Amino acid sequence: MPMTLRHALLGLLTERSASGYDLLKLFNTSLANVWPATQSQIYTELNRLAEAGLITVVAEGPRGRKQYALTDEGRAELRHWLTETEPQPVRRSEILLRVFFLGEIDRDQALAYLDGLAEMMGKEENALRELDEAIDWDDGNLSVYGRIAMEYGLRFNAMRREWAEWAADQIK
Amino acid sequence: MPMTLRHALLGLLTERSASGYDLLKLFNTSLANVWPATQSQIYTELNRLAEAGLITVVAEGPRGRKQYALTDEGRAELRHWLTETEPQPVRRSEILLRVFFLGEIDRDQALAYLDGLAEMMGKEENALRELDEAIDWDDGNLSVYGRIAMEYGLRFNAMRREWAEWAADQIK
DNA sequence: GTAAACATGTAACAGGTTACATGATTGT
DNA sequence: ACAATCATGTAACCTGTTACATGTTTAC
Repeated sequence: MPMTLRHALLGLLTERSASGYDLLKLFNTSLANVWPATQSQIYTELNRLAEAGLITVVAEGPRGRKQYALTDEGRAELRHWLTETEPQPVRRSEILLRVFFLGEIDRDQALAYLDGLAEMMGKEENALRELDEAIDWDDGNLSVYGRIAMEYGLRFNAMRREWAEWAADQIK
Repeated sequence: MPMTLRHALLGLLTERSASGYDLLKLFNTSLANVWPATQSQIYTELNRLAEAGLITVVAEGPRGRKQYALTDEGRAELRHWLTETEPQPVRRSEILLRVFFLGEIDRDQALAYLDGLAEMMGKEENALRELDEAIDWDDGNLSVYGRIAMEYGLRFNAMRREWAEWAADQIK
């Protein structure tokens, strides 16, 4: 958990050098469902990363554009993170927290909550499925792991939808 | 997401009045897997909640103990949160973020990562199953929703373990 | 010319973690 | 007497969000 944004930036820079602006777009597209980041955060962290010598400016373009690339130290740090440290599992779920307190409201309101969840998760499931079909999964290494992450999303949303449906059924 | 700790405290106080110390224990036991909170956070928030009139001190005991109870405003706020606002789904997953970057390390190291995940999730699954069997699910309303939350945990961990096993298989 | 997109930076605030600080009461 | 547990409070720090601030370049 600590320093994760930092490693996400390093990870994105392994493929190609990029500016803060480019990285912002990558966060908003490919990483939006795994590690969102704001513009503010990205620019601040890039400066810190450059100061720490994990990335460097390899070109400057129009409008003050700074193109960053990984340094050897940066790549080493990314590998260290991937191989020597443990990922922190997510512990907080507002969705689940609410379930604990559903006894406080009427049964039909609780039911509406669970139905709402099922619907929300069904929608996410469909959106991901569409995205999956729109992506060309024929690249190399990159897309092997991309597909594995996608599969997680598909299974996760299916599981949650089925659970919410089951839960709604339980209280009927 | 904003103000969630606040509502978790209100939710716990619906069942019975309690001190900060009592609530800390509840967080560390029943809510540990849904909404962890630290001692520091709990005491600070309780003071804010009391100041806002959502809870009140109903008794003072030894060692400066303050027993808090929900006020009508507090109960109304909890209901409002449950029925009128939308839960924020979790978006960040360090576990999944790492998957995106596994192309940067050797295949056997990537495999070790995925095997590690499968093991971690299998352990959590077993721990939850044991907890499930140790709990007496014969109370009222309370345990209907407790069981629903437990079922989520069981399905979630099973899904993640199966996915990690499948993923490891994919790259072999 | 002007709107959209490109491009970066910073300040204020909210939420969470760790650590420090202090002391009373209970059980052995 | 001593340790464990009960009980609360606060300061420093880190991460993340929202909003403000500023300007350039490109396309129409």
